[in-house]
Amino acid sequence: MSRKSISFGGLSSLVGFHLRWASGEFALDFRTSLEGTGMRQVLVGILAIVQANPGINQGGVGKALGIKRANMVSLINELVQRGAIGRTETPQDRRAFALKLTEEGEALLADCLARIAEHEQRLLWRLTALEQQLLVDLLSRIGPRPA
Amino acid sequence: MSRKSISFGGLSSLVGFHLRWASGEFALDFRTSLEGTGMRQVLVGILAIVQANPGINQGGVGKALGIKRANMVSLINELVQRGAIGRTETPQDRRAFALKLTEEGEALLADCLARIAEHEQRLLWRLTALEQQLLVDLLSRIGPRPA
DNA sequence: TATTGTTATACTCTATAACTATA
DNA sequence: TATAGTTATAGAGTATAACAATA
Repeated sequence: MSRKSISFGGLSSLVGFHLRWASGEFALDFRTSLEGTGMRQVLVGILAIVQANPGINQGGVGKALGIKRANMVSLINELVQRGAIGRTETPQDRRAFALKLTEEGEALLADCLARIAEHEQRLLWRLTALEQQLLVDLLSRIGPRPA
Repeated sequence: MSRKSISFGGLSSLVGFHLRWASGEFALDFRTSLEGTGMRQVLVGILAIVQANPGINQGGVGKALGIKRANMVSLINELVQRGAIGRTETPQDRRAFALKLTEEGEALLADCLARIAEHEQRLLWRLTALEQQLLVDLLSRIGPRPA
């Protein structure tokens, strides 16, 4: 029982503060919505990128999602060992592997995306479909001025 | 030199994906904008909460920012040792400490907030003031249905 | 009994540097 | 010489459990 609610001071006018908070809420609910699948935000991201770009290599996936090469290794291994991603050597560049989803990976991604759709609407129920679209538009326009 | 740009597949329609990405952009630029001050997002958050609620205790700050009691200890210690926060015993509850900003802490927070204002406009230059306000409004309406 | 601050600890994420094999 | 994948490692951030002092 708190006697008076606390104030957020200068934080409440900062876009970054609200962004950080909303992102945290999403991450939290995302976790519980994928509970039991053994999947995490990054792993779903990787599956989606590989599905949309079959034959892509690790570096390409990491570049798209902002993950360092070194950190991609265990993530891809995790998905390969799980049978969600297939890794085949390519004759053009024998350093790299061509990645693609297995049937199991396709099914897994579909299951995740269905859960995620529910999860998103659970958090966005106060926004109309138009407002949700507007939010995506505003968010996608965030970023520093190109040099 | 990539021959064709990659696709984000099912991710591009997910609010959570754009949220995560935008939040990451903010976190990154935040860091560089506070470079040299030795401050981080959490520490600025704590200073702002203490300033707006003088006399608050560690638990209260943590509750406001979603930080566990155990993790507050070293954070508060860091700010006290730095001379930004004063910790005084209170007669009402001898378990807790009343926190408030020192003069040095006020100056530090002011400096950080000035840098943060620049940082925000650097990332939000594509949005009008009205759109920035709209974004905050949309973000603050995110969250699960109350039970 | 419940709460405040605390210690210890573990797990995830992220970042860097250095190695190998190919290009 | 540059790039793809890899290893090892270190630093944040975050989570739990348990304890002392106080309420």
